[in-house]
Amino acid sequence: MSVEHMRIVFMGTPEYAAICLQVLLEAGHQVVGVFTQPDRPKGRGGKVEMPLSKLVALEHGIPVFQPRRIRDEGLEDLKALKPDLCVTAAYGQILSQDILDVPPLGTVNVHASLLPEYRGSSPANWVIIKGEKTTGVTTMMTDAGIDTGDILLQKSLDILKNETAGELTLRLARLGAALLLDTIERIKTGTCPRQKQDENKMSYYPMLTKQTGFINWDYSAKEIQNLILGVQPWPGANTGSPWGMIKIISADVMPSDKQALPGTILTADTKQGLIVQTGEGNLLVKLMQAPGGKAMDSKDYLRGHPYKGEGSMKMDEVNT
RNA sequence: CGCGGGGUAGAGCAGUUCGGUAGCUCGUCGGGCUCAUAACCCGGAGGUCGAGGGUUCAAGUCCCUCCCCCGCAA
Repeated sequence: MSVEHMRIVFMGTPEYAAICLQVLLEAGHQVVGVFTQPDRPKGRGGKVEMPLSKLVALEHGIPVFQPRRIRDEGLEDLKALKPDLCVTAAYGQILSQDILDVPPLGTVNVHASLLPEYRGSSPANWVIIKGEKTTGVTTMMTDAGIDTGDILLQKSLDILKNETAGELTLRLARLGAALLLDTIERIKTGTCPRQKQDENKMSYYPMLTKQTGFINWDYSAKEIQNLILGVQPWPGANTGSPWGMIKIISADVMPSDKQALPGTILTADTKQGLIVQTGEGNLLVKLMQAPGGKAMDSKDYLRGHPYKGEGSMKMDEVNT
């Protein structure tokens, strides 16, 4: 079976997936169909936007399928495409066994972590939140569980200092795409290693929510900094403050000379910026953003919003 | 037509309710004080108030249209 003759169906949704799809196409693989999430209203004004993977597919004239639930409405379409192999990358839907049974060569998933650690839908965010130094990508045979299938190939990647989850995701996508090509090549020649996951070493992390980004000032300054980097670009690290709900985009860890209650505002002036006591160490807020405003240096923000008196970042917390 | 905030000097903001000399905190430039300074004092430059049109003796402010930025919700 040559590359040209292998019929591949791709399933993926956001940029991470679109990069994999793009690389697959540039390598000359025959992608006969793309499954992606339905177009949904996005942004203000409720304008509908198409997933990036759909955009790439349309540019190459590939048929696009957008079932709400592929396991309810997608089986016949998938069968009709007669795929030899399915490839998934951040599709956002769980595949049922009858879907997995369609392609004779199976379904390969490109997961953005070193499995069995960091199973789940947002691994690039969680490795940063957890302060890991290294992560990577894994290609695996998809089975009915969530990221539980047999591992094919892996490649590791060092996490850069001050790297955000968004930046890391892009690097992992490019690395994963290359690994995917390698994996497909080896499947074709029957030389692909295949190994069960060690369940004793597995870890699972849930999908991010708005709540994930709320800063708990009892944590250490380092942990909070990791959170800030790990929840970008979405949902962003938010906290209450004397000025209302604000988003913190970047911050530095500072040693603390004196202990105050976590969340206490130690300094808020236009010379040093905003410095907050945490559970361990202080956090110097660099870039921040108030509702309706643009991201700006905390020193700039304080120029127009002078701070008076005692205060804590635990004020005005949203109670939902 | 999902809800909402915003665009005023290089930066961040006030002023708009109720039209009447363009303000504040910084920065910047010059001078002073100081062993010295991110401190303090004095002085200066820098603005078609997002764009266009309308009302008016007079518009940052009121009316209409448009452009751009952002938060929420999805």
